[in-house]
Amino acid sequence: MRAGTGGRAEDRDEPSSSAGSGARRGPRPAGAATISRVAEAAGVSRATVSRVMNGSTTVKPELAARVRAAAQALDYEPSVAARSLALGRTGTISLVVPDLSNPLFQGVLRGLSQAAGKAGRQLLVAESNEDAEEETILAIEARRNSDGLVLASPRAPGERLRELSDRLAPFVLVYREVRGLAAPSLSVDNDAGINELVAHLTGLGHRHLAYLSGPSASSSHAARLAALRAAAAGTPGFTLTELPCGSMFDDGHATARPVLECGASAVVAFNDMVASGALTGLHELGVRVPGDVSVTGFDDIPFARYTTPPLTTVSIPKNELGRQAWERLWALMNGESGGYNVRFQPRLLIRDSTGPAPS
Amino acid sequence: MRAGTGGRAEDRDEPSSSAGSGARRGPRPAGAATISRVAEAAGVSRATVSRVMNGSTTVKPELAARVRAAAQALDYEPSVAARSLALGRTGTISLVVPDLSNPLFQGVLRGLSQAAGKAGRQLLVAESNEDAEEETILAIEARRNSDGLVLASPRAPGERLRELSDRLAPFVLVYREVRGLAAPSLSVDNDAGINELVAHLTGLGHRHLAYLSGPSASSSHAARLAALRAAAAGTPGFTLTELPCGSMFDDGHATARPVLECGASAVVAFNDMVASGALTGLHELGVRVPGDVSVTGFDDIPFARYTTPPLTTVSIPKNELGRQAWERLWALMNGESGGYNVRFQPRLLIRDSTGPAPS
DNA sequence: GCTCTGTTAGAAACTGGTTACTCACTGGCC
DNA sequence: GGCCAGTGAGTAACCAGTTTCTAACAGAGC
Repeated sequence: MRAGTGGRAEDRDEPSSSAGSGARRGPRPAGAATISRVAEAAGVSRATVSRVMNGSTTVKPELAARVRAAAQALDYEPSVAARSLALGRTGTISLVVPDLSNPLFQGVLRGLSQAAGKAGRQLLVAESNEDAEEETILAIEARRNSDGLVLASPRAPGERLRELSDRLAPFVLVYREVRGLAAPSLSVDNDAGINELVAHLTGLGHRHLAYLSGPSASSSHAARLAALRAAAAGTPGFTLTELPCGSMFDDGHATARPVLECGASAVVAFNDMVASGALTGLHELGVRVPGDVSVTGFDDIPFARYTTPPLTTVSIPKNELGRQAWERLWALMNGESGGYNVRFQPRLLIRDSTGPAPS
Repeated sequence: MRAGTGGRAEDRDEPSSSAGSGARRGPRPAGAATISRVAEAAGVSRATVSRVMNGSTTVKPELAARVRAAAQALDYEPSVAARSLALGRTGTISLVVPDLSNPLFQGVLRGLSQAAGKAGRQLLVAESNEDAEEETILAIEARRNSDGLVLASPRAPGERLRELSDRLAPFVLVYREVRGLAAPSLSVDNDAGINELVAHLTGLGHRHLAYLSGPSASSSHAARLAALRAAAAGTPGFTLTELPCGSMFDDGHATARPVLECGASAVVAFNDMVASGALTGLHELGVRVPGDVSVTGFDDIPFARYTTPPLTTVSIPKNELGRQAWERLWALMNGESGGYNVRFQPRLLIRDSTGPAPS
């Protein structure tokens, strides 16, 4: 019923009977037991059922047992919506990211999902498709459906985030720092990462670097580029060539030829995906890595270890960002301070895609 | 505070003032406007405000405007919880997967997220950590917090799923088919994929295949292995060696030596991650791919195009699965049938990791 | 001018829980 | 035996919306 990407679908046996389960008449899930029904069945008041279900100790064991039995018999499950309304909280937090296919955000998602899960919280996820406006709209929407928000918003203007700060609180920002924002942020020290990378490459004798630029709206790209320029300016006899590229495999792949043409002996790619693409592209052009050209990435995505050759890159603690985001958010939700902004120090991972500059 | 994976964290300036935003006294978000307050401000009843907010046409334009103005002035946003309770639905659906770091599930997540997002629905995500018991517990929990469920549950026994079917409905199953289950399932025709792969390899002259086994509890692994055995049994002079392996890069990497030792001329890996790992491992052992050994994967993860050499694999429409899961679920939520089970036909992608068998 | 009909908006019931307050009953102590 | 404290459970008020039912009112038709 629409142009499928891949397979022609092949029909099969119909799933048996009651899949739809009614759901037509009225909102309630048909026969679902309510607290009133359980109370009636156990011959107690709703209050008592509520107390038993929430483990209050002020109910006589015998009565509690009767209530539990009734609940069991009726397959009673408290309504999440009613509970949320009465308690004023949902038991859910949300995460908004620009792109779910980016390993960077997958890492945070994973770390956050596990930390929140351990605390018995549900996780709402929304993807903003790299759109600055959508980032904020989705953030508001997601926040309304939950008790707190973790926001990865590389595109939205800082001013806008400050405006929205009240409506989004409690929330924590990841992979970004915004001056004067009333929320803790967890970010990565791009400067330090770039500097380590540059030191490593100059140590190997490289004097001409090509930077494969990330998306111009990306705050990470901006930070990395600035650091590179500063490094270049501070090193006599050092050339930096900036090549427009992107953030995906294909972008890197397509930029292999410009790299070759610009004569750089080392490539600093915006991220690992671009670096991998470049690696493949260079390979196809018969360029040896690291013999002819060294290549570095950024982020240390899981695949970086398995490129050929394995990629020298800057590792950032993606899962840890997710975990810490949870802890910060949890603190905020309890009215505590959320703590200071944190900039994670990345770590240079030297693998086989970098080597001495050809003489 | 805890052993960080990567970076020593470096303190920075404290986020300004009101991050915590109170939240201490009582459940309600302090000053948040309610429908009553808006009604009062506009000098109308709550019913009228509700009607205006939901776009009912039975309100005089002039009154509607007054209500809208009041809502605007008070920054009114309807309480999601109250709305859920009154309407009997949450506007949210959920997805449960065994492993968020697996590209297979990331694909479904992405497709589902986009489709649900387009329909204005929120998406709840939970990860079961490959644990059969947790798969079902999380599924129930997630379902209770939403209006419908998409479940990827490769481990949970079919019997258990049938038992739970009532509590989980409406739901759709992905990457798996369970006989007699009252829910539509979207799966992949592993048989067909394996057969295409085998035909391709035998066409290239290969007669001895090594299968790098997936996790024994995985239903995909079971299906693929069965198909391979059937193919082997049906082809005279054909040898199939089954090597224990796993589902991750490292598993494949570690199995490179056994592959070499078993003398097979072609490797069929459980999935692309294993295949990539094997590729790297073989490369390290000085084995040429595809000169000495051909290697194939399964799934066509984004990275498969960028291994060296690019990986011959079986492509399955991961995002499409997510999109279709949404459509099926949507139908079910509207009391419609949800349709037939569907098995997607995978597509063989011949790239450079397979070649003629060495003579 | 009166009745009938249609439109608009309000009153009140309802969604399913939680919890502050109250009260009945029990037992200890004087 | 009466008073008091403590305990266990019920009553009823909330949480913030939606929706059915009803009533007021205006305009049309006779």
